[in-house]
Amino acid sequence: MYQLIKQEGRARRGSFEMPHGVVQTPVFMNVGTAAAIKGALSARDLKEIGCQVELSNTYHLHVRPGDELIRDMGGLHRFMTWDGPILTDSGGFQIFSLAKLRKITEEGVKFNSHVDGRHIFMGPEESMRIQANLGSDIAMAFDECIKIPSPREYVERSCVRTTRWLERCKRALAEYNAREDAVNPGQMLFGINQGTVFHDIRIEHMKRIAELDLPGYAIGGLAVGETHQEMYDTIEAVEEHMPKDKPRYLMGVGTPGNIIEGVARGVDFFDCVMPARNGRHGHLFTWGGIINIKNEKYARDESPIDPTCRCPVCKRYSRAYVRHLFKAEEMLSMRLAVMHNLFFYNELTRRIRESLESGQFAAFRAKYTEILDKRI
RNA sequence: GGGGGAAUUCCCGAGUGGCCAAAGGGGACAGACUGUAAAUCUGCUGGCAAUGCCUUCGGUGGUUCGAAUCCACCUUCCCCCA
Repeated sequence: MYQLIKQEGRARRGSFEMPHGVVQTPVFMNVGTAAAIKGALSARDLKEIGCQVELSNTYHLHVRPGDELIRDMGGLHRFMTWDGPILTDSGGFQIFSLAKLRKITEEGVKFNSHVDGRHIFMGPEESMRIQANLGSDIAMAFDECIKIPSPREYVERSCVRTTRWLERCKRALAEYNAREDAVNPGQMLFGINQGTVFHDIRIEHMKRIAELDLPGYAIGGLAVGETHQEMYDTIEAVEEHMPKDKPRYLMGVGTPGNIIEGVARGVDFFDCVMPARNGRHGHLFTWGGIINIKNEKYARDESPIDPTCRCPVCKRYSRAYVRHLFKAEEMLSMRLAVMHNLFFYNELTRRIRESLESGQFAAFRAKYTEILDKRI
């Protein structure tokens, strides 16, 4: 159940209730694709860095260790010892990211497993069955994330198919979760809007999927090659047609600036691999911009990654030390970097919420949107 | 004391007459990354007034139109026999 607490322009401060807890929005969901945050973070670490929602992936967990195994182990929450809300992505993004290893038909998608090459078929029913086995709080619809640019005709046909898939998702998930042995009977389904950067297709698609009256809706297929302006314009166009009484999730986005701009356009949920992946590669977010800790200029820098940051890493370690860990390829380098970056993202959304509560979001946006994405 | 081998750019190491500023690694330096096939990938690594020129393959001298590459001597290191 979504509750709007306060609004400033289109930006919304709210809360959303799920089986494993209430989240305060806008929220950043921390990505742990294979039931682990890359960079050696545990579920316990997630608590420490302010994570509200963990995100895992249907396709990856189906391939390994297998969703039935996880169901038999008591569901994903118990398996990974995370008792907060979990959102599972449907495998739809893998249609995009594993493009060379798959084939799409009306029924669904044939993948060649990225692990051992074996044939895997996933359609709406399979994706829902897997997500029901995982027992996440939010199951995402099985959609096609279309590459940009794509021909208009293809985008139209794909979106119509994604709508048909969504109807099948809704039916299938309801069936699985009505069973007596359902892992998480309160599991919810979010629909996903597609249409690349064609506003009219996006809007038409949004109207169709809104008719299914799902607990939440996502905008997918953005930040895959279009410009920031195209992305922002597309969000604005679609947002007007999204239900006001339900959360909006902008999938896979993005940079700190993207998140602020997303909030400004009415988005409530975000997720992105960037803080974890870029962190592992030495790029650290700070309130003054992005630094590459591997740069020589930090070799003798005694200050923390961000002097204003309250994260467990900044409380303790110098840039010089973190840089050394990276240069020496110590595992600890990634762990510290990812902890800092995820803390930063969770803190970013916390401060966005705070600014909305005090009616200062516009000022916050003006101050930070540009600077946070800049390399220093 | 006798015999054999080796010295290449920041490091290791290929190259044994022109196609060599010199393969390939490593390191160093820098960049990319947006619902994670990503602890990955890319660039760069003698100097310069730079479609060319200069310096560099242990040192000095020589052979040659031309030398990292051939010859002589020197220096240093390694191995074997006494």
